[in-house]
Amino acid sequence: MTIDFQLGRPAGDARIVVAMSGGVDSSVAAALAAQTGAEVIGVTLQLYDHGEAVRRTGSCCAGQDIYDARQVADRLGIAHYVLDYESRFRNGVIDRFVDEYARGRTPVPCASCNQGVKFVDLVAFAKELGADCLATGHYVRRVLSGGRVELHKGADPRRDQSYFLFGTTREQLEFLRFPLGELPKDEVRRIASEIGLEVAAKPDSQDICFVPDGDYASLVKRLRPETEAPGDIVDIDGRVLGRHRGVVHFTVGQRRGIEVGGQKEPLYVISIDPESARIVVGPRQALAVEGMRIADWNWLGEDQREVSVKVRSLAPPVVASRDGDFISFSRPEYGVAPGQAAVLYDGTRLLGGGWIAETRAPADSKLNAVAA
RNA sequence: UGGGGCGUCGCCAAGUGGUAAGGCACCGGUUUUUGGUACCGGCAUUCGCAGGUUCGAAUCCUGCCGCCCCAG
Repeated sequence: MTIDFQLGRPAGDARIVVAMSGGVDSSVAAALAAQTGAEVIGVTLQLYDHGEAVRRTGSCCAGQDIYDARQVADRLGIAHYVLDYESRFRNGVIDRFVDEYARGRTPVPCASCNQGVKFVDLVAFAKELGADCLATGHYVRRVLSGGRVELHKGADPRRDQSYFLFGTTREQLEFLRFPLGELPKDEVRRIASEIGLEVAAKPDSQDICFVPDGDYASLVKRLRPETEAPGDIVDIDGRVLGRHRGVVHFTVGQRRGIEVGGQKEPLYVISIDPESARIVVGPRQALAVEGMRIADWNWLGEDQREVSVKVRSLAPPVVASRDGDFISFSRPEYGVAPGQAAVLYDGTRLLGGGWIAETRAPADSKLNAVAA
């Protein structure tokens, strides 16, 4: 297995920096880079408290993972640096994460991490090292087309991570390489075990990397105590159905955890008002959204009117049309939360994306909800 | 303390003699490098309590307790 890193000069003269999280994917990316014959430098970011995350599996960038990355680098015979990016990660990712919850929004920390720490700070560092490129283990493809660089979905549709990379700029993309983009996940694991990497069978990372055991609420509460102020749970007509233990426990589209029973059909969180600590709930029909306003765009492709758009990393994109900052779905979408990313595609090509600022319900949604 | 009605899982609720539906909530799991969704599974040996009738009762009878409504 040899991957073309498109280095623009003989591999023997080139230098590749690889972002190594300590997981299987970036380890294989490093191995593939090493196979080119170029000089490879592995870099691992220490991003957050390495005390409480040491034993955790399925995390990244702390404790055990840093150790794993070091083991892999040793095995591959490449240089390896660990960079302390904790304060940058705290400012760029964690603070923003908790602020968003305090505003009743639903953040995507993986996207802000890529957008900031990984692709700004790490790219800069790699350039300082005189590298020809920075390679990562993301499942996306970088495609050169007519002298222009494009970002495409990963070939393995179940692993595609382009949603989290919508904020990548053209300049960053010029410098980035994604050696796993054409590979299915099992192939990556196969390669890992073939070359004897200890991490070959390591579980995939999941959940939010800096939140131990998925309990992000306690982190948010610690940094933004106002998010645990109790408040009313009201229906779409304002009737009080119950009380809750803080807006931090809710996100738009959420069903479980509302703890209001005796209903004909399940209740979902329709909206969150952090000022009054009110959670508005309603039937699924009330969750319908016909469009959304996007802020802070990043564009890689050209402007297009008819697009497909992802409002979450899983689930296929949906057909929509764009008019300025407003995107209209061809059919109602459910569970679209402000704070999430909206990512536009033309086929497999990522055109651009931005953050969901607000959503708009169909004019008749309330009537439907009441009738239901 | 005259009349009427009702008490079945945390909530709503079906079942009026044949051996406790369903929904909501909750719990667990699956899926997943965000949250959420979705999907699968679990969840009343027991029907306000105590007796009685019956081969057999949540269902019939008696008493008690509790709640609601209408009267006064």
